[in-house]
Amino acid sequence: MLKRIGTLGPMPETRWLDEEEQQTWRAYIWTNHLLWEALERQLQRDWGIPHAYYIMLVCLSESPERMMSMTQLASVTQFSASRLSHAMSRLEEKGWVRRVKHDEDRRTTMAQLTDAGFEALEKAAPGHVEEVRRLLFDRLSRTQMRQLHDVLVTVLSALEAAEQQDGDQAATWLRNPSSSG
Amino acid sequence: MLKRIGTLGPMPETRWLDEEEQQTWRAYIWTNHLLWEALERQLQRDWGIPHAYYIMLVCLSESPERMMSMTQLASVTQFSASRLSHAMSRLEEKGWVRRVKHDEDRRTTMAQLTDAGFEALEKAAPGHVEEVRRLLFDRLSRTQMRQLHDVLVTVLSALEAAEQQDGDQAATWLRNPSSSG
DNA sequence: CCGATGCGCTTGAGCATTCAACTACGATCA
DNA sequence: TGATCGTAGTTGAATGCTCAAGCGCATCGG
Repeated sequence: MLKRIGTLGPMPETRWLDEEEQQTWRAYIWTNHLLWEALERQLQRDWGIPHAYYIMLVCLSESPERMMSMTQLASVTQFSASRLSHAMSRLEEKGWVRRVKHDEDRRTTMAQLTDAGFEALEKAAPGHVEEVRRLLFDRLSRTQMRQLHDVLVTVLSALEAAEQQDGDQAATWLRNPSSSG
Repeated sequence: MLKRIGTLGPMPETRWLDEEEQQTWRAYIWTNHLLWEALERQLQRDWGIPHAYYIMLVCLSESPERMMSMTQLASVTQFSASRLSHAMSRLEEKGWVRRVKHDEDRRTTMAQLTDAGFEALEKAAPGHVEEVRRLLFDRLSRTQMRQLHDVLVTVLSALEAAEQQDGDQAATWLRNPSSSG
């Protein structure tokens, strides 16, 4: 009967994955691995950047004046501040991006896509999209694609909620340090 | 009318992603990013290893005598020989794995899970599985999970075929060097 | 039996990322 | 005004990965 309360116990029995879940999980890992490697390789080979950098360029290109603060960019890409800073330095060396100090709040740095960066992105996009299409969408029927979309959105909203909650917990812990005083 | 022949032309028009595809793709990137980060962080925090190393340990644990040649392991994990070699060195330092020279073919090295490695894996597995369940399977109905599984298998088989084909092309190019002689 | 070719694996350099400081600026409140 | 705290971003060390080169063993053709 104790098993009934499951995760409430101090050392609950592990809820192992059943056969179907196991297969799904391994298919997920494997698919993701192959798909991601292929995309990374293509971008690295043709344009000398990892996919993460491509995302940064896309985000900037879609922003007014092709410009965002580092913090905003970190937020939309979900990268750490440090990762972003290092990445910006690399992209700056390539001349695809520049840092501009904000006038009013002199702490914030604006990341801006240069003209050269925009052109590079325009040239890189077709090959990348073609690869995504070839490896993923060309293989799926519309129905399958919509199923995938719905599943992803379901998982995603849960993940975002979980992250939000983690954030709240951290904030709560900061606001209410009852354990230390 | 020329647009009709699409990819047959030398510089075909880019087949951009339509709205639904775009949304699906971004949901995919985003979901994957959050899910993967969470898993990596959990394994790194609790056990000091990346997910890739966990996979290696699992593969070894499921193999007879908890042992495979480096090449076999590289094949089932789909890691490069180099990546595997570096990873083995790290896991060796932790005492979770050992290298054993093969007697008959002295080129091949056998990778073996040590008892300590097996114990570590046994301890790490519940937390990892719990995380996978919490972040993914707990959010999905059986129907959704099966849809996801089917979509993944579809994409996966295509990816494997593509890779096979790339391999064949390379092999063909090697076997039939008509361009150089 | 020996030279050429191929296989299995390792190595080292270079890049991306993380984590933990750290700097510099801004806001708040006494 | 100035101490304190929070915010924005950078830096450097450590780790993991890729790519290219290399080393030793096996195999095959003469």
